[in-house]
Amino acid sequence: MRYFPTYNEYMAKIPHKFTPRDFEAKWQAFWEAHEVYKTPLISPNSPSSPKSYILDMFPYPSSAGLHVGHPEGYTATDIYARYQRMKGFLVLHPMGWDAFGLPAENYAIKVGVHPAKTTASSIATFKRQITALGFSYDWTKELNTSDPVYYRWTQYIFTLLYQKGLAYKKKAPANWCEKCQTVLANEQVVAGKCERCHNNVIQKEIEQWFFKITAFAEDLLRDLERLDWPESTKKGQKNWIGKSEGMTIRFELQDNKQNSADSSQKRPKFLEVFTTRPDTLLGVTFLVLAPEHDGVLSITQIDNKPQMLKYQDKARAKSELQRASLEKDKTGVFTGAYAIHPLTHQPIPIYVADYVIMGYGTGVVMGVPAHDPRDYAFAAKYGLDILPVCISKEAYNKLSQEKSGNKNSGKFENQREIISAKGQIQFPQAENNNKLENPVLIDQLSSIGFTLPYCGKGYSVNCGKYSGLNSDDCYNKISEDIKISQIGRSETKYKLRDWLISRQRYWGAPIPIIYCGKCGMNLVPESDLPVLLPDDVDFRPTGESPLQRSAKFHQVKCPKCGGKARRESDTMDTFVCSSWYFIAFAFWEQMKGLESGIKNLESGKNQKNPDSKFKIQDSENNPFSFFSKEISTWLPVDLYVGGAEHTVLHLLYSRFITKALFKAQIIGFNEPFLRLRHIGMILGLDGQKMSKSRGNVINPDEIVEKFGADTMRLYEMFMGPIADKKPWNTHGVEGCRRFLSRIWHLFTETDKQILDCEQAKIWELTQELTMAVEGDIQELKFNTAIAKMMTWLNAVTGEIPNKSQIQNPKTSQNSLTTLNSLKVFLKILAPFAPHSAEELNFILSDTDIKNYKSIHLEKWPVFSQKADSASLSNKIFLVEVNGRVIERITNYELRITNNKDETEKFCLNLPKIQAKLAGRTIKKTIFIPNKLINFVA
RNA sequence: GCCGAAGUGGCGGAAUUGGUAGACGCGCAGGUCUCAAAAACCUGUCUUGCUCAAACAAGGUGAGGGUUCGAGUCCCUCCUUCGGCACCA
Repeated sequence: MRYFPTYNEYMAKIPHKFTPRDFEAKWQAFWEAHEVYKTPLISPNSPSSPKSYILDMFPYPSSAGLHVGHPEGYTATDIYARYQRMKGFLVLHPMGWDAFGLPAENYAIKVGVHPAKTTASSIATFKRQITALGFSYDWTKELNTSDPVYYRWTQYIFTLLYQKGLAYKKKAPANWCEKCQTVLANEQVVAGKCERCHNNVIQKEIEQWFFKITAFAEDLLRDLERLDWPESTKKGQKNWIGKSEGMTIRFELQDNKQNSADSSQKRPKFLEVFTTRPDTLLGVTFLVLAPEHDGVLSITQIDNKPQMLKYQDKARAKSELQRASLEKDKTGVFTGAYAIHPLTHQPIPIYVADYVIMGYGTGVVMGVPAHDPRDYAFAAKYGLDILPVCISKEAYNKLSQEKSGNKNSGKFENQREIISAKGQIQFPQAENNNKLENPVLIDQLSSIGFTLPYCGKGYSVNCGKYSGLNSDDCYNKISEDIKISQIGRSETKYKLRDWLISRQRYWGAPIPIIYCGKCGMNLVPESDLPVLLPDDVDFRPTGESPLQRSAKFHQVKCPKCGGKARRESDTMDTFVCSSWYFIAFAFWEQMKGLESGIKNLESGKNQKNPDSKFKIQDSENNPFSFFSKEISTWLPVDLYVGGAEHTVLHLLYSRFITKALFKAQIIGFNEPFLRLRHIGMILGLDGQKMSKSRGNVINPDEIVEKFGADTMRLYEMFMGPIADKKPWNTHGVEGCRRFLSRIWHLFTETDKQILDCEQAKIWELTQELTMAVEGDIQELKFNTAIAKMMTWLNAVTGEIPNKSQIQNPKTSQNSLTTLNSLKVFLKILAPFAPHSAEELNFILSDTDIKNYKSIHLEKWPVFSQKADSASLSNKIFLVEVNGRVIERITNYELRITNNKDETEKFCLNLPKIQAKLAGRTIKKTIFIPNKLINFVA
């Protein structure tokens, strides 16, 4: 026979003080033992239960351990996940590790320990710290991107993209250090020098792997519309994709006989430019090629060759960052060659300048100095002609007036005019004439205060038959003419460039490719995946890809002919690993069960699991199809929370991989994250970004140790809106601890007689609180939700009577007892402070721990009667005169707030209102039922 | 330079989306308890004026203008701070 202590006996045992450390670990163990947060299995007979996939951006497990910034997002999703479970949703809320990457490798190089080891210990630390905060993750889903069981499928995705023509290899410039003989990431280039040896970093063309994300540019742009994401993030993605619509226009080269600097190469007959402003075509006075343009040398005239070669070398030596940072200082070299303007047929000089980038458009730009600041700066520096062909509406009107005033010669439009910076150039824009009449000159423009360059739209001038048109009409007219004469076409360009995924590094997923002298480049057969990272590698950087130094890894047989072959030695960008992990969570515990680990994989043969239909040798069978039911059940992610620093790359890459898998009909959804919210950074006490060097880092372990996990959680949520950045304040933490402590005392020190007593007011407050908190949780406004709970506590504390004050204690069975109110409150508190709510609920439940049911498995409170009518009685009705509040009355006093006439009568009788209105006549009365009445006098 | 977010007490921040500005917390001040302190609890706390005080009145959300019966909230101009992109033709 078990002994069950009575409620009062329990009360006697409760520690008088609130000491969360006494019970937090206990409940964490309880939750784990009872699988309280286990992801529900999807059952075919309950298809109506709605699912909710709530995901954090998984962390990179650094050796520094958890940072106070991490728990901010994790607490937010945890509250939301717990709330969703209480609302009856099937919830998937997993956690994993973004374990590959450069920092681990660099750290490993520094301390001489293998990155697998350092990563494993970092993960252990992270997991311990995360667990201490009592998050409701289902740890059976835990995944690690550096686990072969995981990266096998990263490699599978590579294979798939390769087969679909979305992965390809090409030469691309990379930061290269000659002395270290290695490729450097942008972060490793400090002021143009290698951070290790301080040698100059140059741009070197290297064969690298790319994913063809540009194939999805339009989809990636269009589908943003239907996502519930912060507008700023959407905008960031839009800008990154950088769609612009314009025209590609052909400029014939002037025939220069055999003067080409490089006669070995065929000289192009024409150059194509891309422009978004074809309406300024007549303002073109030169062309500019990017230094890397492959036509540069064949176009350059012999006399200009030495200078050109020097310039190309110089451009190559500049990193992209440097090139950008040089900003406005334009440099360039004349090729000596000329192109023919497609409309005027006049020769225009061709230059090479590094302000033109090869990677965008055609690598050739039409120079319109009057209407582009860069072209203007370039023209000014090299003395090129500047021809205004578009002026603002105001300038146009002014000139019109001047003309008609001076010459009395009618309208400004239909003129055929020309202008030159120096008054020398003559463009035959007039069809039958070499000269135009009445050119609009720069002097004229400056006299009316119109300055160049002018980039806006307006009206065309000096444009022959196009003069006088507004910019849009001019665009259309020129566009039409160009298309008819077949010298150009409409085109859409994107800034987005293909995703470079090659890394000449060790700590990443190997790219599953084999090169054979006979058969060329081949995929590793799917049955041979994963291509395991060798552990006999000296991963320290010495020049080549580290994997090349592992003979075991490097030398293989060709999968086709069986001859000698070598493996691809580059690894994949870690962003590849993190761009599908949200899918893996859907089936990960099953996956881990099926693939019984690294040992089998390393033996070279993948062991079949006899109990499963899932055979990883089978190329038709991959987890995406084998677990398609799990994937289609859980995905896409319903709420995704993480830092704003991933605004562009991670989110865009994940969207791309999702779309690629969707297009390959491997998954049934084409957007991974339906709702996205960011978390703001937590700053140090000094309001600065936390960093070791500043010494202002707050360690979450210390906070948990000192105040308990629930206080930590509450404080991080109470600081402010999750998206804002906000400074840490230790006094604020104490305030949250005090709040929990006050709850503790309310629950443990209130007499049982009082608890059993009916308290309608407390019940009403609790009912209002429930609805208010629920609304806030849905919008992730946890700061105000907590504030409302504090307000509730203040009010309830005031409502609890002393024992002596109770005249006739009604120990009713009515639901309106204080005890019931408190129990409801605990459910509201539970998502925020899960340990304290659990402990207090346990105490109130008056049961043995063996029979105890966790509060986190309870349903969110619902009320039989609505609180509306009750709360209305407390609502304040405003009486205003001329929009100023004069009197506040409760609806209870007024009773009739939805009737205008009666309310008006009542309010006009109020003494204060009469005083205000004395001697005035009411012009107007504004009445809003249940809110206010305003007398305008 | 372009794009984005934001400016509210001594501080972090609220404000039903056009309707009581400053909720809630911190800090500070006063008090209760105590030999004392800490803790805990209670009270007060935008500014100014008149006041012992209460009450009352006026002003007040970066600056200036506008719309409105009514603006922290909407519109225009400007200033400041932070974040992202950066020669994208």
